[in-house]
Amino acid sequence: MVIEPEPEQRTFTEIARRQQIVGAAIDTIAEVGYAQASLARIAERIGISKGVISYHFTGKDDLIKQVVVDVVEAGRNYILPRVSAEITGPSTLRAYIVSNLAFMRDHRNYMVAVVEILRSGAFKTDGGRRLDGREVDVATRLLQEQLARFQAGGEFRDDFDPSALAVAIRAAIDVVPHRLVLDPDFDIDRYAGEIANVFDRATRREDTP
Amino acid sequence: MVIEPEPEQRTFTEIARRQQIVGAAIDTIAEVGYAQASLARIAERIGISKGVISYHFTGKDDLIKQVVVDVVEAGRNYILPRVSAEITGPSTLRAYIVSNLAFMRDHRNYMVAVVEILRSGAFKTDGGRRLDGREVDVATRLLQEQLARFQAGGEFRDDFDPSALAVAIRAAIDVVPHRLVLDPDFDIDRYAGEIANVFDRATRREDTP
DNA sequence: AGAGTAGCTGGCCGGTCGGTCAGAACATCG
DNA sequence: CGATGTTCTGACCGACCGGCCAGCTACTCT
Repeated sequence: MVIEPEPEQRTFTEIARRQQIVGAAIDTIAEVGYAQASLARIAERIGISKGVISYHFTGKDDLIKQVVVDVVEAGRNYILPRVSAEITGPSTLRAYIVSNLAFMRDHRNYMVAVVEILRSGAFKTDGGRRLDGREVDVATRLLQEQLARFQAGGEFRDDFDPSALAVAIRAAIDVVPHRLVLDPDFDIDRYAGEIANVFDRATRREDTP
Repeated sequence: MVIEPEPEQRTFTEIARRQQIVGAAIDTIAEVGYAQASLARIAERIGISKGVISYHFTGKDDLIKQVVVDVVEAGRNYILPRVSAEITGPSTLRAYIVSNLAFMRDHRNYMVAVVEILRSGAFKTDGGRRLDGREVDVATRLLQEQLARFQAGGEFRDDFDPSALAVAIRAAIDVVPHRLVLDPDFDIDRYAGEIANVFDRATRREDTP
């Protein structure tokens, strides 16, 4: 386990540059896809030499990891309080779906970039091995556990499989960046409402209409 | 529009070679991902020089197109009769979901490869331009039309958006190849049943339990 | 002024890619 | 045995990749 350098050791300039580069990486990946997002292209976008990226990051892996970390943190900061504010199972589930998609609506490039990265299999751990299995899919696992908890508490019907439902809900959410690429006029808010209804009907007990 | 050469002009050897190469491409893409599936690697799998691929196909684009065409045709041949055999809206929807996933279960590499290709944006038309918009998503559009038809016919509830539901259903289906990569023990049949229930509950009229 | 440091440039390296090509290998027929 | 057409090999090409580094610039400190 390598210890990260103290944040205090980072120059003001360096912090700004790193953020600028991460932003350029996000926009470039979102625009041309991960496969075509070379260091040269990312550097070109902000008018710097690609050597600068090597100077501020240990390599492309390091840059990509920072992109994912930044986006995931921003997403969690947005979604978590909105979900936690709800109390009942159905309202929590709806808040989860709606806030996930609202974040995507307001940060399209963020999500497109991260989805591009994750599906390209380019995201690696510190050790260099590729993330796989349950590691990548923390979001699906957490959702599954939440569903199971509410189900055990009697707030949801008891004849669905939380695992399968979690996969389907995440799939319905994660497909949106791709859908945005296919159809720039895709109405996220409308979709969010419809999907929330779908999974609400699928989980709601018959005696709680 | 370029006319394909007559099939009769293809040697017996050539037909066999082309199929062998397409098969090797499918397995290679499914195994190492599209980005790492170079012509050299595909050729190596069947112990030939990569020049052979250039000899039988005009280029990598041509080979990839053939892969997609072959798999889509196989999938349609499997799914279409099973869906057409059903009569009511709910049973048709269930047959659609179950047969889609059954085909994936029996042809994992086929589906993994095609999903890899489509999401990598490498699939091109004859004209060379990338497929986008509604072109790629024929499957989603057809499903949407089918849903709308049954909805108009009163077999489904009338307060859901066929467009949004079609996107969600296709997402729940198309995520499976990726899920298989994450978890080799993923139970497709169980998932198929659960998802069919989810979307059945989301579309079924209250007065038809 | 001189020394030191952070930040950056631009060219170079080894490697992989898709694609090309001269010619070998092979089967078939006169 | 040639002659001919098909199939294949292996070397090679130019392009692009991530990474590397000598050296330039600009700023700070003594």
